[in-house]
Amino acid sequence: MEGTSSGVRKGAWSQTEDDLLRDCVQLHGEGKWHLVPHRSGLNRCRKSCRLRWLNYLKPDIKRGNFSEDEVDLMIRLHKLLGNRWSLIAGRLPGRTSNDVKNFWNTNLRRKVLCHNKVNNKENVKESETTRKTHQVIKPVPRALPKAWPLLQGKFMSSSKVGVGEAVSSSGHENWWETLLDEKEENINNSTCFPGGNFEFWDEELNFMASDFPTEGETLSDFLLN
DNA sequence: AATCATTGCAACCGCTACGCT
DNA sequence: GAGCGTAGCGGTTGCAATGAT
Repeated sequence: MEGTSSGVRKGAWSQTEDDLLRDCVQLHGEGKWHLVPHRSGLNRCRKSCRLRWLNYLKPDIKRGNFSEDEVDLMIRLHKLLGNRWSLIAGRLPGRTSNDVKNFWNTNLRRKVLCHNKVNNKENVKESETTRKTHQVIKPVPRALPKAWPLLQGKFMSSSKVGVGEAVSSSGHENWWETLLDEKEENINNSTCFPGGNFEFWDEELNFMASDFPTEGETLSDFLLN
């Protein structure tokens, strides 16, 4: 995996490289990634440096299994935001977008696909009888306006503001509390994956399959649901 | 014990968004 | 408004670890 074609080192990071990058960021702060390779003396591209810091070296990164409430929140946020991994990760303290993406792709996507297949089979008979009277509306990720506060990190957790607590006065205060209310019983049981309660996922995924907004509903309708 | 298949995760690549001139 | 450079994101790949045969 390693390579130095074009003079830039690739592949897995060594302990020495990690130390150099950590020292550099601690000295100069995050940002100005194009200067980091020069400042640190690393023979890496700026992208590689940034990614290594964000996904691995950053001090507040939480490693290990996702707890049940983290998975719960992830599923709901994914339903709401689609594959906006950075936004989802921003609401899971200590988790990186790469972590969230990997977890979704390895653990949840397969289950979602599986459930969709099962649901499709179960729905075949029903659809044959209801096709004439029901319009089929496919679940699609919401395309949200960039100006929407949720996409601008205004609901981010911080030391002064509680997790998910709204900073703006847009009327979506404490949006995430209601996001979790529906399955509160699952939150109280916060065993860790893997080896945890997988029935919880099944419930969540069934919930997902049935809870996409229908045509004509607004986003606020969906949130209130 | 050896081989093959699967899984999980770190890292890379290509693209878009954004800010500056 | 156009052009350029940088930052950031999501999709994809590569590979080590693990499990199955």
